[in-house]
Amino acid sequence: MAEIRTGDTRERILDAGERLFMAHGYEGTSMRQITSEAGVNLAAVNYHFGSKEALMQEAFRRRLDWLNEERMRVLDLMEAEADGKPLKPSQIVDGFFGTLLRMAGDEKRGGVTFLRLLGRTLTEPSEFIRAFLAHEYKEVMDRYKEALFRALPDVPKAEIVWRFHFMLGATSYAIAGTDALRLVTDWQIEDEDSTDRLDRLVPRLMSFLLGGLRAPLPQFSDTTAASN
Amino acid sequence: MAEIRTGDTRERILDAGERLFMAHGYEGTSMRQITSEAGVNLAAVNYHFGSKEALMQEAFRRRLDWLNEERMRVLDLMEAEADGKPLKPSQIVDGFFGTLLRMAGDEKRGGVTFLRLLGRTLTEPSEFIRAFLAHEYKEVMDRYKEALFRALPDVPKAEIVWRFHFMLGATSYAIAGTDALRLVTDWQIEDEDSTDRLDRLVPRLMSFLLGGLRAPLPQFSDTTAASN
DNA sequence: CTTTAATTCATACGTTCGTTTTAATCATAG
DNA sequence: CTATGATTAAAACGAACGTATGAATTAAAG
Repeated sequence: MAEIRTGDTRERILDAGERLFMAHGYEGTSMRQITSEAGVNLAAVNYHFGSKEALMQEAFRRRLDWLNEERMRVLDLMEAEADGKPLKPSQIVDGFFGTLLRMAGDEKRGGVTFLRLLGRTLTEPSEFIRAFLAHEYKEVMDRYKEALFRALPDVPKAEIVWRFHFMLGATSYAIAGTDALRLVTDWQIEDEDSTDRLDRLVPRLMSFLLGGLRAPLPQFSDTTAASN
Repeated sequence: MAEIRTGDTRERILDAGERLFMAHGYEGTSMRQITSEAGVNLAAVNYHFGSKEALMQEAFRRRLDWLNEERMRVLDLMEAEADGKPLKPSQIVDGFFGTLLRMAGDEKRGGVTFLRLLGRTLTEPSEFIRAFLAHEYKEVMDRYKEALFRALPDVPKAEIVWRFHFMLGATSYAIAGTDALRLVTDWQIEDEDSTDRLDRLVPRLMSFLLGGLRAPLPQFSDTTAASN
């Protein structure tokens, strides 16, 4: 005893929760759905995690910890190679968003299921989720933000922050909507099967993000200019 | 009798529902919260709308009907002036996304509250919401999609559809996140008060969207090319 | 006025929610 | 073996949910 007994009940619950939260949202998923799908007793969630909220947080933590460490690792590597010189915007965008998207192909890291969950949850109204994600994301966000400031010294910082914002939104949608938004818009991408789709999504999204990031600066109608 | 008695109870419920659905999501908002905030009896929602789902749909319809009619009107006008020639991409983007964003300044049309609700709901997991929005959006989507095809004849249609997709995501986030994503990312836009923020958001987002829309086409690693 | 339909109200229904409790089962150490 | 702690299981808890009912109230018509 006293050893960390990593029974598979925990993992089964996390897997079921991840998939159901992705499909129906946090409020729309009940503990009975989760435990039923996981094939475990109802009380198991509270025993292993303490509460439904704690389960949601743990479901994110086991994926985000790896993702953000990987993002840090990639950034460290690129900056070491750059030897003090600013990175290229394309490198930074790929380090942040490319690393995320490549998770989708790694079933061991949650695959597309987690990515869709993340995409949807970034607009999730629940207070505790937003607060949790803010804490989890703060460190890596600041690092990449700084890298972008150095890479684009002529672009006002406020503008860069906004465009990072926009890039997050486009990426979130691209992920969450791989089959959700198609329902909303009733679009159909012809000539592509589902295996192709993800491989092609990455370069498509990267082109779009970089185009937006490097777009000409906006002209405001009034006279006040944004500071740098 | 027999006249359409447009009492203010209906409107009070719609206003309260719009705000609460925006703040806490559909599943996270109860009928008791809504009726309490509206200052009406609990049974009033089922009397006036029939069900909670029907209330949600009506809350969207009263805003989306105007928005999509306005989008159609603007597109008709531009195409009439173009006299058969293709529109400029910037015109099309402004007609679709600019019209949406300008709603935020019109309190009579729901203002920022509705825009945030819409932004969040586009990723809402609930099936009936997505199905409803798909129906409401289909017509205007197809029109703008066609306009973009004509404006960008050299860009593969599949690419345009994806980029429309990305633009929707960026816009949705920009709206929903005007104070929600700031919590997630812990970013602070200095040097701007809240009245400025919205006025400047429009040109900022437009620059980004157009930069992404007109970005160089992605290079796929395999040989198969997307059709036109 | 009276009549009639529309609306509001208080209240209750049956269900489902997240959580807790208590007992049963399992695994391991001595 | 017995003893001990970890895990699973069945059952119940009170609270909150969306909805339905029937009476009270309001407003307009004749």
